[in-house]
Amino acid sequence: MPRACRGGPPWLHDKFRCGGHRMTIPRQAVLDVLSQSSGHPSAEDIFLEVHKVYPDIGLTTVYRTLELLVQMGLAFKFDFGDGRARYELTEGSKDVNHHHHLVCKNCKRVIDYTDFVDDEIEFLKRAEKGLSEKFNFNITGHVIMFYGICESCQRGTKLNPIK
Amino acid sequence: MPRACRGGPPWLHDKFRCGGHRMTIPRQAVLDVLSQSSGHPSAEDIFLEVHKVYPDIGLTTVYRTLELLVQMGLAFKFDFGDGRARYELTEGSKDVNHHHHLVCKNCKRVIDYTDFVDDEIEFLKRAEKGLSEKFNFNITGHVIMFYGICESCQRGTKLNPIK
DNA sequence: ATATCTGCAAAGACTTTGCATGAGA
DNA sequence: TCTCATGCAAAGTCTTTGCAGATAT
Repeated sequence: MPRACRGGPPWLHDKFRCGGHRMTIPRQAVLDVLSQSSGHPSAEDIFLEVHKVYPDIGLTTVYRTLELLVQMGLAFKFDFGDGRARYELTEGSKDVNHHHHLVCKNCKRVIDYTDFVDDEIEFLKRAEKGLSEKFNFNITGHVIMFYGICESCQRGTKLNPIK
Repeated sequence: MPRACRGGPPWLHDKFRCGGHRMTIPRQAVLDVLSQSSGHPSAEDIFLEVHKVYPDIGLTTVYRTLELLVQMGLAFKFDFGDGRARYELTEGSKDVNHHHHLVCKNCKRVIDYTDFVDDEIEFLKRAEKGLSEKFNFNITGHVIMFYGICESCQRGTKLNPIK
């Protein structure tokens, strides 16, 4: 049974301990990659990065760690429509914090943006409050994404699908 | 090569023809199910429904039709985090039109809501305009989702995961 | 000391593809 | 008639699971 969990500072070891989880090399490695990364790595991206330093860490463990992070609320899991899940630390990754995504439907490239946040916060605050009350929903997060065609795909459509 | 496509009324046959596509029984059947449905059916949900009336229509065709609809902009494809894609007509399905989703992270049930739309439209309009200009992105759509724990899962957590 | 974690291999789930047959215009 | 669409089976991807050995505390 997980031991009692005090709030404490947000050090990751602590956060892990709080759920009765252990901080191990593989988990540390995944966290390192995730916090170095400023993009939206997939499980395999992370695995490959981890693999450079710790060739013995398996993809399975990466998946398991990511699931754990998402469950603990330390990471977000996104689907940008390219068939694989992508991950991002909840906060503190690189420098950018609260941001949203602009996804090209053609090449699947993703732009992070931090603009219009004030505007957005206003709207979100009202919406979250209203929805919580109306549906008795305990709201813990949100996703805002815009879809469209990016600049380079507008020029030569279908030229550069990343996939 | 697809023939020239005039705008025309939004009848689905026409829309299909516009891309050089044919309107067939299977496609009609998928559209029927989709427009009857007020939920967020997966490809298999749709297949099962179609199958009741046309037992010979295969799952593959359903997938292919759905892809086509998404491509033509007649349907949205969503990922609510339960491992399968879910589909919804862009407009006209049942009654509800512009709406967004409230997803329970535990049981994965989805509530559609149409509240706060005015508020939202304001924010979206500004954001879309700003983002288009800043990133030279041709924005065609957006997704807004709220996550949390639904009423019944708050009472007896983990009791009723739908999966 | 012992409950948790890990890696490997295998299984699982959803989705896509190849190809010969069938159907719309 | 001729191109496009369909169904089946097989393949493909990403992700999860089972289990014996390794590890954190």
